[in-house]
Amino acid sequence: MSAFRLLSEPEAAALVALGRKVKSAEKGKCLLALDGVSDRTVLIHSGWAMIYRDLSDGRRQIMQFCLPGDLVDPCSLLLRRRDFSIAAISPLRYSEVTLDQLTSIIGEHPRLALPLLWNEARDIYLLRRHLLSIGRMTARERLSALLLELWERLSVSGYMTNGSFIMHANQQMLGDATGLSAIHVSRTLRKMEADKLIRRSGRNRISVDHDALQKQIPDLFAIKPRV
Amino acid sequence: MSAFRLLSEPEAAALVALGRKVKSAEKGKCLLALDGVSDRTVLIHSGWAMIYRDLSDGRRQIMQFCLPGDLVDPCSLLLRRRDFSIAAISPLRYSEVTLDQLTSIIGEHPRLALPLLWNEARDIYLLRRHLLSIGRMTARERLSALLLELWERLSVSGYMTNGSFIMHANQQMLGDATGLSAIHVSRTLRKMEADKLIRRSGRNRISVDHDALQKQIPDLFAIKPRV
DNA sequence: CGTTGATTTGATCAGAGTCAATCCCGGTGG
DNA sequence: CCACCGGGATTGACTCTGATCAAATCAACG
Repeated sequence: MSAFRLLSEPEAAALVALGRKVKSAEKGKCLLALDGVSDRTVLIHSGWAMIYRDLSDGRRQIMQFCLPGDLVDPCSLLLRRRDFSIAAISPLRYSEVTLDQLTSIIGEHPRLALPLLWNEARDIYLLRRHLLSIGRMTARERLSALLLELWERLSVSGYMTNGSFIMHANQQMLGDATGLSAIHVSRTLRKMEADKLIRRSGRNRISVDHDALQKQIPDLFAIKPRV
Repeated sequence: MSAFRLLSEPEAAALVALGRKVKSAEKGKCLLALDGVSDRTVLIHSGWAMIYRDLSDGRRQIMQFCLPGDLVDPCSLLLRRRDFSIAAISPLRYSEVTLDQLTSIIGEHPRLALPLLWNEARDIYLLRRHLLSIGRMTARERLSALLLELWERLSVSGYMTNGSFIMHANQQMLGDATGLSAIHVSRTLRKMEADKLIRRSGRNRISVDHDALQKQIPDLFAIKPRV
């Protein structure tokens, strides 16, 4: 949505129209289930959701957290079946976006393809970064990377109030996202707090020391759009 | 490319033209380095390449293997910097595709956006599957999943000769792809061979028992395009 | 207060990593 | 034809990160 400036009046209006029919969901509700026909995706208005995949033996992998403004992987609509589920992890306002809506919008306003593609590029970038994190990093590095990612994404959309934000994921979810057990997440966060990398207050407000976290991780750098 | 049938004569010709200027590379050569300006990507003609990311302390994560016919993540051209490197892991024939080429092709033949997007959707699907594998699976499951993926991708493009294919990745690379150490890869493959899940012959020919491997993994299913 | 769910802590265990030595095989040169 | 090389693969011994299990706190809430 950072490309909003570059759009004409009717183009912007068309994008906004995608979010006309607002639905809401309780924390924990599944918005779109695995295996359904892949004919619609989700645009997040407020609250957090997650894209995840359950295995039959109870293991779960969270692929990404969906934050306000995110339009979940529209390209996946080109596949027959959905290979992931989406569930709310906080009270949520969202709208459903169908493949038909997207194709007709792009038919009328071809330039709108650009922000959509940029959205897609960013998703892939985040997925690759996530892969690096899970595949080759230690517990502390993984959690640092995740907190940094959330920090970066939330701050561009104005959800950070002086260095802190509300963490809607509990430790089980942080574990399922980073490939760790909830218990190990607890231990690691505790140590990170002792080392003054993060500070927690209230039930789920967390403030992170961005520079210190960055130093935990070799090489990580942030994304920038081309224009 | 499976959508080739649906394209008109000139459309197909335009796609083919992307691969006009063929380059070749020795095994091990880096085609595109991390951090370069992200203005071109790679179309693989023959041989294997890999998309990976190195950390300064020597750790490496392979994000995906690029097989013949693959056009590496065109969406990434919309970002300023490349966040990954591409290197040949076998003798390679390929061509470079620039953002300008892609935009002009789509300008002239808008319908070509569809196969490109489908390509993108498949990449993301594979990335998510990879994430699930690395995040929540055991060593044996991860290797099974990787071998199955290669099996599936190579067989649609005709690189499987009665159940076997040439594995261009060595065990170090298999480890870097699955988040394991090369040594543990060796041990695990050895056990899998003892259990008749795979069989190796020559230096790098491998034949896999697809159904047996599938049974190693809970829930994995394969992708299908919508049309 | 009692209940419920999340977090924390301790004790123990195991899967995978590390280090070092050896093996295997294909390629090379004599 | 054979000895020699060298990189990858294998094996063994040991270590360590993170998983598991169980119990104890803690916080929010009716």
